[in-house]
Amino acid sequence: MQRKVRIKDIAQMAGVSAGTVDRILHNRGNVSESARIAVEKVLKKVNYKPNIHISGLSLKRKYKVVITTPHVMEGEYWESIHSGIRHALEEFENIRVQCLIYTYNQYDIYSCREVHDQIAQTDADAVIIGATFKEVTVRLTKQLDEREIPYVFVDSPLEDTSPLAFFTSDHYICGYLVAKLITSIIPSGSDIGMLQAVRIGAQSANTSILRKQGFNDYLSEKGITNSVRRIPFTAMEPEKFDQQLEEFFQTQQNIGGIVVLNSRGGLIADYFDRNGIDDIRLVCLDLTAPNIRGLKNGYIDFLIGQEPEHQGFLAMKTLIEYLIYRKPVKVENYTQLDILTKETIGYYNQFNFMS
Amino acid sequence: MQRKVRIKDIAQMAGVSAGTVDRILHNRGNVSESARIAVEKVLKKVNYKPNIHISGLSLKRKYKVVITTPHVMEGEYWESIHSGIRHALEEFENIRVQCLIYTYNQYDIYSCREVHDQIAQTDADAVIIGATFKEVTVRLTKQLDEREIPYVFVDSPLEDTSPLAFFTSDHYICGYLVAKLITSIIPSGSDIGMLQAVRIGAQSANTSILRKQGFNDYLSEKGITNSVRRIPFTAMEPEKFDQQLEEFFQTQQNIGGIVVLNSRGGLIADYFDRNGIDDIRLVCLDLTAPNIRGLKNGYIDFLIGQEPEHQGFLAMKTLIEYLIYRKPVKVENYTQLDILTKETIGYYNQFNFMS
DNA sequence: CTGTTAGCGCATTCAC
DNA sequence: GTGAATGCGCTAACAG
Repeated sequence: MQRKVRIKDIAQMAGVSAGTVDRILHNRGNVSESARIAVEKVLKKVNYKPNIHISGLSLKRKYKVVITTPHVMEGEYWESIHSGIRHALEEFENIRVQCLIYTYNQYDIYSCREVHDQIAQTDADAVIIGATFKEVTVRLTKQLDEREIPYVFVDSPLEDTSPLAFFTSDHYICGYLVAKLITSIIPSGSDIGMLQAVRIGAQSANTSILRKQGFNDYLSEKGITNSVRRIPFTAMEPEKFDQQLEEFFQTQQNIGGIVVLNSRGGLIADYFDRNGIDDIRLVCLDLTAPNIRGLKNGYIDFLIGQEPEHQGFLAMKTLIEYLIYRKPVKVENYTQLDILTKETIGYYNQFNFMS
Repeated sequence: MQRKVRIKDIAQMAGVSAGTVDRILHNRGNVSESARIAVEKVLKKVNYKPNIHISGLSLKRKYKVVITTPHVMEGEYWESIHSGIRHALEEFENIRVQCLIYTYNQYDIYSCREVHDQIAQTDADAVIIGATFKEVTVRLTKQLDEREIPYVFVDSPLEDTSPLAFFTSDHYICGYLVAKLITSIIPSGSDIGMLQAVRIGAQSANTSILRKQGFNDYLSEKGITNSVRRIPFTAMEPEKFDQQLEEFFQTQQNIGGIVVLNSRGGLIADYFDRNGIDDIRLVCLDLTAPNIRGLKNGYIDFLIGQEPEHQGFLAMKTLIEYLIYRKPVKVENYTQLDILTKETIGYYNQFNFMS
């Protein structure tokens, strides 16, 4: 392993001073053509990687990063993404980045549009987007494109946009996996219940559609014939849910397992808990507080984690490194799908990717 | 979020100079009682965390860390631990730590003893131990204890020792989980095969014993009556294995699934592949190259990962932070048990805990 | 015993 | 256009 190459080394090799190398590295102009050529030749030869922690020491520039996601509720999905972002900021404590957080009501398209309009006004250096409403978000990205502000997606990518990168799990495979798991643990011939969120005044999120496709594809690929029964769930009126579930189970007597392709599975686990139901298998998504409780109590059999903290962490880390030294960016980034059970949840560390 | 507190700030608050604070922080002596008290009072109040990347810049001291594990084979278990250690060193590129690596033959107790004797001679600042032979390792730790050289364990802890910390997965739960998984996917009433490594001239590793216990406990707790059939495997003569397997399947006609409580499951997957066997379920441990292949090809149904890279990474990171600024150490550290399937292995990133 | 200071690698700024 | 000088937080060596 060869000794690390520093700016000073490059300067020496190219026969110029350190200041000149720095100007070239940062495209700051005021450099003669001959110097540029000499330095670039050296840069091709050696693999220079600035030490970002130290560069931050002397860096005066402040970066402004805007973050927009649905409102953050404690113990729920989006909190993890924000948490990962915060951790990235801690890792780069020397870099001065100012975060502006704009959250919106994920069930209210007007709220989202309003917030996005504000963002379009700011002079951000970069934007992290957790998208819910397709058209509204596309509109935002168009405005950002025009002003050449880079943006990245967390949670899910969005078609017809040109982000710097996106950080997501493979939602299709997620649904596929859920199908595989539930069918491997329910009695053959029993029915499968599926919780389906009803969104008001907007198309349902793209993530759910992909998961649903993956789920159905697994069943048809494997020639599995258990029927799937919809369980309605009105996200805006959670208090109605108990009644909806009761009705469901009255009409459906052959349910062997239930899957939830959004993060609300804990509601069913809680219902099972209150009603002493322990003969129905349950596969859910996301490590929300209620889901973790349901898993620990034994009502949820498998819980799939999408590593949202990791998505947030990587998004911010990628942006910082890109902003500071134009580190080349990998566009498509898929996080792991964690399969958790009652036995393993105790060892799950949201920040296993850090300290 | 308040501004980060620096040494200079502490010095000012305590009415002394930065040099004095530094001396106190590093227990370097030459400090009056009154100064010490004043500074320690300030330290209690503020939450000082040195910036290790910068401290490394000016740190002249070189740390010598000895690493001892079984020989490292490409694509096998111990390589991951070493890989994690290397990654920690990259993260702390500014700290000058010299690694001395001593590996031994994990099937030869004399080789291990010989290597450990060499280690006992070195003037290491700390030691990372991947233990195989209990008595030999205990002997080493006694010598280290005497010379007050701190040591940490990776892969598994060891009784009757006093390490600074250990980094392991919960092997008991691992076995328990394997039992849960295999019994949930095999036909009821079928038998379970279990690969059992035969070690020459030494007690079998403690990890296997714990896993075995967990496995058996699950079966008895749940009142599961499938019988378990041993498959012998002579680690020193792998070429015999095909024949051993053939004999096994000739005498056993009712095998519904096989579990492997060590990392050699890939051997069975390969055997299945060569012989076109696809009606026997397989649950294995560790992300070795053969195991990953078996999972991708569909011969292994569930693969459990113990995150050895993470163990190595944390071990080195913990040591560095302890050596440099006596960062308080958490003694018991359990890594996650990853449940991987054909669908999720593609997204598994050994270094999901880092960049 | 204690305060002061050089220097680590880097980005920036100010004379030339 | 360019090199030299400065300062970031920290350690270590030195002068008091």
